[in-house]
Amino acid sequence: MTGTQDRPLRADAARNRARLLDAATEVFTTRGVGVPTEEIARAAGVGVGTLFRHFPTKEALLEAVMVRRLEAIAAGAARVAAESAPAEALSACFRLIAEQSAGKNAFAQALTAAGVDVHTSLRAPSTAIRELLADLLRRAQLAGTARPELTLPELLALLVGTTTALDQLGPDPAARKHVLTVLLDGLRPH
Amino acid sequence: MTGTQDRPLRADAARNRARLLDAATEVFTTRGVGVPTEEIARAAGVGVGTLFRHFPTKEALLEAVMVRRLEAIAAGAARVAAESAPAEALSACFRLIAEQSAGKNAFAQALTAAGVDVHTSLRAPSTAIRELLADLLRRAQLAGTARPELTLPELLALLVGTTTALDQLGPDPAARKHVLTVLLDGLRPH
DNA sequence: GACCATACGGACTGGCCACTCCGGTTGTCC
DNA sequence: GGACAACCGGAGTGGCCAGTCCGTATGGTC
Repeated sequence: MTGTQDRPLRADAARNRARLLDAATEVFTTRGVGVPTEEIARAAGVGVGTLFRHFPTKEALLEAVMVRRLEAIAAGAARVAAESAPAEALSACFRLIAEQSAGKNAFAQALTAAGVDVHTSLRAPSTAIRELLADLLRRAQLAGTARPELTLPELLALLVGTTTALDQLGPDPAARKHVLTVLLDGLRPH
Repeated sequence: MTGTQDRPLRADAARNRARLLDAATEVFTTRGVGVPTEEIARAAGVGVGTLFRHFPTKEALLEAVMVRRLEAIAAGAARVAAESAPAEALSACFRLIAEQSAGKNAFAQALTAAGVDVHTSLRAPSTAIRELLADLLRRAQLAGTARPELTLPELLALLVGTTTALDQLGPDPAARKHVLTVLLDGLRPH
């Protein structure tokens, strides 16, 4: 869909595309989604024309950034899930995803708010995460380490909420740990 | 600061001001902060000129809406705090504030993102809430109903996070209850 | 090293939106 | 009920920003 492998892409083109993606990730996360596209182009050392050739729309750029993020998170979560003891896998993943999503919340909000609901390209990685969590939740509930009444949508909402809470806090590790502890303990039964 | 009581305000002017505030609250909450000012004026049955005479800036309007919200929340929270048993007051307030703030999160984000950090007029009601919560937290910790290591900033972050989580969810009361339970139980010791 | 497709840069355009301005209206006070 | 100030409406203005266009540069291939 993104045309990444239609035809090999010339060397400089590929380089610029990567730079744009990196710059966009950086700028969007630190300064919000409202920044003019020109700023991103400049940060990437590229003209706006180049930006819009690679990403037909600002929204498309946002989407590409999100996809990369989500894929990375999904991969990391899958790895952690595989490595953890079944009873702890949910907690471990929850923690990982919450930490990794720092500052990326605004993206999702901007995307869902400004466009049609989550675009097709986002669907794949996000359902991957969703399915992983659904699985982990089910197992944790069977193992008795998660509240039995909790549903997947609720878990996801809590995840987003946690991200927001962490964003609210500074980088102080103690505070972040406390907040995460509240959430992770809250997920456990009674 | 807002010039509400400098001089008595003519009857129609006062009426329009109130209508604008109501319309803005409604429109901002349901359709986001991005809506053109003209929409708000129309929703209030008023011209844009009138809007900008009462609120010199879109941001000022947003601010006024926030102030009203915060004051209402602060008042409600104070009442609930006074009526509840000391051990339960924190939970009760937490729940109340989280529920009442539904959808209003975006405001605060827009304000802090787009302007200088929280404006002077917001400071009063928001510190009122902050102080109330600080007090309740301290008491709950003494009573052993809140984790002793929790600090005020962490509690506030959790509050914002909870609001986000609730916004994420639909209006389904069961789901909202589950999410709140996770949080409230998480706040308790061990 | 020459040729051509592919890619680049950035001035330019069109639309949107916050905010202004002024001729008309309406409340208020005597 | 008349006179004056306070207030209203909404067309108009300026600035900002996403997205286009075309003359120029550059990588790939023979």
